[in-house]
Amino acid sequence: MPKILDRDQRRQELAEAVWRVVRREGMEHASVRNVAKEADLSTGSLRHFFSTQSDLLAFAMSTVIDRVEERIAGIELPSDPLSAAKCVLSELLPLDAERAAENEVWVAFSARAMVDEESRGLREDAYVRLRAAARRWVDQLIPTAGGVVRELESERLFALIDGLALHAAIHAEASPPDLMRAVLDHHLDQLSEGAAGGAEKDLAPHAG
Amino acid sequence: MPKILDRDQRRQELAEAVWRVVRREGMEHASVRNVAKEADLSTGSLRHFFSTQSDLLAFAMSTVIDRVEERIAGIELPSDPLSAAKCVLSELLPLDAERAAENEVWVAFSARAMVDEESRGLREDAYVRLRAAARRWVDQLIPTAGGVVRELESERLFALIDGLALHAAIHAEASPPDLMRAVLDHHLDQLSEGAAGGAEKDLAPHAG
DNA sequence: CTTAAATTAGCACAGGTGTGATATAAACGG
DNA sequence: CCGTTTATATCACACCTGTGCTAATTTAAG
Repeated sequence: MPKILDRDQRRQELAEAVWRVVRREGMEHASVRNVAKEADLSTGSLRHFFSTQSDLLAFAMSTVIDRVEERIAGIELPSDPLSAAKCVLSELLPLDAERAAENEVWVAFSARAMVDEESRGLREDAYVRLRAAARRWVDQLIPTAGGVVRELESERLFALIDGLALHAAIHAEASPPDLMRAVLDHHLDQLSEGAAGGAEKDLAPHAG
Repeated sequence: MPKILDRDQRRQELAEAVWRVVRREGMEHASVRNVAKEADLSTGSLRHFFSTQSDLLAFAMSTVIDRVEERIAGIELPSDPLSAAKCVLSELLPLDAERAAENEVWVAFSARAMVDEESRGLREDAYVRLRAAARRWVDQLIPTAGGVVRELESERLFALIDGLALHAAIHAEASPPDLMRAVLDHHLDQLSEGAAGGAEKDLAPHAG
């Protein structure tokens, strides 16, 4: 019984070792040997838990997705959609040290996914889910708007969030948490404000 | 006299070889040997033009910046600021094959810059310039707004553009040029629309 | 205790890496 | 024509890489 739990726990520890190496020395130093050394293990031993490097890194990558999802799932939503959207979506921004670490690691993995087949699937999946989430919040915030507008706005929201997160990972000093949060809040405010007067711009001919 | 021109031309050719390798096989295969082979040269010969790999890649990276800047410099601006902004800023989006290639290569280099000291300086520089450009266009479009608002809006515009470009590089099928352009245009429209009624939102205490 | 499974460690192979050193061919200036 | 700089090519060194294979050690079960 504790066998597979031990194994899973070991795999989790290895994933954390990957995180540490990635954050300290960058993704390209996350070699099998380096990660093994970080976890005080031999390479052969590591290979008993992850038979290939891609497996190891893909698992470590999936870890960051899990963490973000768990964190978001644990939030109790405010009743009004605008506050709820701010609450949830700001969870995707690196506003504190923990989220900054996740973000750093995610960006590093995301870069690797340009090249590694196994990571690419995970990244694609995450992006599809993020895009869908953006779409849902837009639908909540401007339900009366036309479909084209909602499509446009969800793409805009999605790109904005990823752009903010990317900038924070690249140039943390230039992207203070206050500013990022203010930008996101402002965007969502404007989005929901425009719901009343902005609908006629696309489809609805008469109403507000 | 044609000596240094030949040398520069050769370096340019090498940079193009780097581009091809990066686009075809990814950044991590842009080794000295691979690039040399791509350019039909020996590694020793390549090292006569670039004494180190970082030099080579940094030069290739600076090439994409140069190209974008030249392209933008060649645009004749419409007279009204809104059209001009759309014109110039859409030049940063991968709307056609040429710009998509530049964008791909830029994202790849940008990822490498996480790890390579020599590339990092270039990336930082490019980002500072882009941020400044975003700021200038925001100042043009909403000159009457408060400084805090303009700061916020330029950060928002900057993040939006980078987010769109990143998504296009990652998931080209999900980011058709029409949509990206529509998002950017919509954003700029809304930005300049809000100039009249949006000013009081920041500084004036009574209104709204 | 015994037996089998799980875990750890160590070694080796084949290949790719950046880069240094050296030698040959070409181009150019005197 | 000669010499000097430039371009190109070749070879080698030291290192790091993923991964396969094998032996030793620990752990758990019967």
